[in-house]
Amino acid sequence: MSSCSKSLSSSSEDDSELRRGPWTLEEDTLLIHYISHHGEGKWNLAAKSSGLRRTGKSCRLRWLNYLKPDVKRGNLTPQEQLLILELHSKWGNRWSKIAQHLPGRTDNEIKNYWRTRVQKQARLFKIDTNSTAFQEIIRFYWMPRLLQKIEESSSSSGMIFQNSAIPQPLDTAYQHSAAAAQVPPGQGPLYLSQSLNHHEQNPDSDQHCTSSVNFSQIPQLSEYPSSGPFHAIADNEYETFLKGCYHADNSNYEMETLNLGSIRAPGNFENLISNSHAVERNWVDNDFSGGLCNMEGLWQTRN
DNA sequence: AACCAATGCAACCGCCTGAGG
DNA sequence: TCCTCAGGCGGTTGCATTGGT
Repeated sequence: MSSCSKSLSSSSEDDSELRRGPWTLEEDTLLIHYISHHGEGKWNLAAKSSGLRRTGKSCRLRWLNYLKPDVKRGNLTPQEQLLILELHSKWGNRWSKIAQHLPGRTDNEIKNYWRTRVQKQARLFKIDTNSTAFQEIIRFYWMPRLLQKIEESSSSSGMIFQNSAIPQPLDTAYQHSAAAAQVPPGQGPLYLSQSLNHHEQNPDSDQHCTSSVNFSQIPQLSEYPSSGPFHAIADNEYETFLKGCYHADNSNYEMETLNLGSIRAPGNFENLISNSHAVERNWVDNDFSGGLCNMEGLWQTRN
């Protein structure tokens, strides 16, 4: 028995003191046993009646994030990552709402994924995750790469988008997936564009998406290599893409310009590249299992 | 082998909301 | 209408693990 659980059971005089910190096996067992007999809810009552010296909140959190039978463990699949990126673009940090669309995943897990993986990329570029620039990078480079991953895995397994994480009715992320999977040669951007336009016109979207990207300038999905998210993008393509982004409709970026001087102007693109190089130089291929789509690969093609 | 930094994740904190008295 | 409290949520922290030197 751990020292924690020992102290839990031996100090009857400290019953009024609440325990904190990591849960012990004994505590987990108590909580599971209680919920199996009384069901979820009434967490304060559960905390007292079960003999746990924990707050009701703590019990609830432990159950929902760890003990609940349908909690999924392990790395997020590309499908799940794609869904998170998509839903976050719609709803922002509404983790619990996003989690509702990923069966078995908790809001805490999704929140951790966003903070540790996605925000890391933003830090690399010294841009805000809420900025339009970063959203565009996710939408037009990260997500297509995830789509390709999904496509590759589905074609190798003979299964197409049957992951349980894909909700019904079709979400926009799923439409992206479907569009990518069925895209005829040379039609990638068109299909993607149609899908995205549908999203932008979706009245259910809490957050209006104003994309100023010139879709005709986006590299086609079929041109993405299997060796990494951004290796295939030719030296001038991302710059061209950015020009499309930032010149097509400058009004959308006026606010951003204040904070993102280095990335605003295509002419300063090298600054961004050198900044990112200073932070990290190692490109780790196929890092999607860990959730990380390292954009450094894009810059490495240039050197 | 030892040390240090980075990372990932479980757990806590504080605020907000809604129900019930 | 006001007050209290439980539950829910997003943000933050702390620590164990991992990787690099």
